[in-house]
Amino acid sequence: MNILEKINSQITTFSKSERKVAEVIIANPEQAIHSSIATLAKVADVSEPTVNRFCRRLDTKGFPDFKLHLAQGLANGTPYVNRHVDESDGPDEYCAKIFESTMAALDIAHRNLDIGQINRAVDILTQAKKISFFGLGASASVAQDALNKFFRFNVPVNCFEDIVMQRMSCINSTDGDVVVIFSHTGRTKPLVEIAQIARQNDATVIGLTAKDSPLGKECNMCISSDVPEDTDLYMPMASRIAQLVLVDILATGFTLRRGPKFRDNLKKVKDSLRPSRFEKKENLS
Amino acid sequence: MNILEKINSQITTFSKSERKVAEVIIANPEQAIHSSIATLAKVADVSEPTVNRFCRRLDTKGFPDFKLHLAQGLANGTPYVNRHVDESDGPDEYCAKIFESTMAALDIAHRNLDIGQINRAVDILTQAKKISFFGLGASASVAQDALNKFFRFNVPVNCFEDIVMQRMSCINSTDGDVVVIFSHTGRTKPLVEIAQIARQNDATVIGLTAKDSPLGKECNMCISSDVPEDTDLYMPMASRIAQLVLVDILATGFTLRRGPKFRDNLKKVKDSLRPSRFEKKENLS
DNA sequence: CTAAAAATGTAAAAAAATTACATAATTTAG
DNA sequence: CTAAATTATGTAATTTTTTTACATTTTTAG
Repeated sequence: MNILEKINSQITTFSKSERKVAEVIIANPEQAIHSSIATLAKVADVSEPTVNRFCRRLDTKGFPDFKLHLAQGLANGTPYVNRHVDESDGPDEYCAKIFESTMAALDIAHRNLDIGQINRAVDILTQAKKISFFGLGASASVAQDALNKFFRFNVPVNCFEDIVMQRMSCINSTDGDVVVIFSHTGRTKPLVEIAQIARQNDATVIGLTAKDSPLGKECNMCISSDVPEDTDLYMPMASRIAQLVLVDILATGFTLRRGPKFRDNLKKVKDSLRPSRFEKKENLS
Repeated sequence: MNILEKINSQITTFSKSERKVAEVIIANPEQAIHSSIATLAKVADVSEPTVNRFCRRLDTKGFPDFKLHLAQGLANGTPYVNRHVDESDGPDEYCAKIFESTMAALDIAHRNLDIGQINRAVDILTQAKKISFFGLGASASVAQDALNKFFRFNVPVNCFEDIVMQRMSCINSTDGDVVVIFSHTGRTKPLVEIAQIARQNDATVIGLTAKDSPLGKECNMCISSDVPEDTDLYMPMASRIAQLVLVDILATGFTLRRGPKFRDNLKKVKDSLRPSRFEKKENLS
């Protein structure tokens, strides 16, 4: 794990002085790796041994070793720390923060992902007679995206934004049908209800939602991204991105399960778009 | 440039002893970053100042600084490479690959992002009388997602998946209207046409698309993510994720521009959902 | 072959990091 | 609420590491 993330995740376990050190480092890791222990101690307003203890607590051999780890973390593209957008941020800053926190969220989602569940979900999907994707609000576009992928697989699929249509569709479902429901919180009442209806009609319900949520409990199986709630601007952000990546994963799993011949089919679907597009210019140089 | 490459490229200019140092480092850079100058000097069979001079010659401040650079170079050696999903991959592998390549794509998008363009786009959006979001295929769900964010801002917004509706909407547009068009390739003919129509009717057209594409050229301004085309499974994957993050960024920019009072409004929108949700259980432990 | 220049090493100085221990702050048990 | 115990933090000394200054050796040019 990136040492910066490690600092962030353990920051609550630190003592007051250690936290000061952590904050200084997080605020400017670039500077930290070019400072001596004395400088850093002064900036953080603590003693040098405190900085040293801080380093040891993070399972490094000492300050120089810590700097090495930090340097590697920084080099790895991005110090994706969950930094929150601030009122005073300029465009540079909020862009960086949004990219970084999105990547951090994906990293968390990856770590928490139960691969066994993915595999089982792929099983279920490949055997489905019909697949329905439902979501509301921000999750509605995730459902639509899922539709855009799975319709290519030559399986009957559908996707409704309208809760009434969703209900009717679920009432009509039968054994062998699969209903995939997207909801970050898992607490949206109408979706919990359609999960119940679908199950009562023998459909298999897969929830891309929080594990212990009301919706999660109604589903036959549940794939959870465990990405923390987006609180920044009262809008879903990283959570729906994580859901989309899960859609990609399910679609990929589906494709691989079907073998190489199936992939040729996908190519055909894609190639069918060509007439509606302008030709790509080849290098004429 | 990676410092290891630099050593390699300059090795001919080194003196005999310096070359010994270089060889020891190249042979085992991992070990080098965990050695003291004394150890390294002994292994290379040279004196300590020679090692120091070697470091300086490579434009570093000294031995510790050199190790920092080396550490970064090593970390950069295994960045998240765009690893492609392979026929024989098990669930562990394809999950990891998809997460990693998505993150790599976001990293690229971030690096290539023209922040000035973002800022100008935010300008335009905050001053819009009406905002329309259009996309087709996978980009349709991106457009829908954008709608889901921007409708909260109390600006007239719309979003159609239907190309005919898109056309009609553009024909009706006037000065002060903003049309945002999503297309990864920028070569989808109908979208290029609606961009033309919109501009002929004095709307401002923002393209989230490739810079030099036919669509890009028709737009008043163009925000490009420069994420490489997804070739894995003939389906759009990372590219649309990058677009969504750009949507987040524009929405965030919009919000920040409007100031703190505006954020209270957003909170209200979010809170309005509460009655439709099951209560979140508080810790009862 | 000799003188100058360059390269390398030795040893001392400086800087940095670490340790041992003392003091202060906080928590816990009574 | 107080006193003991624990934990956290800092001071100062020690050790390690790096750097500098300078001496010696090696190389090169005439």
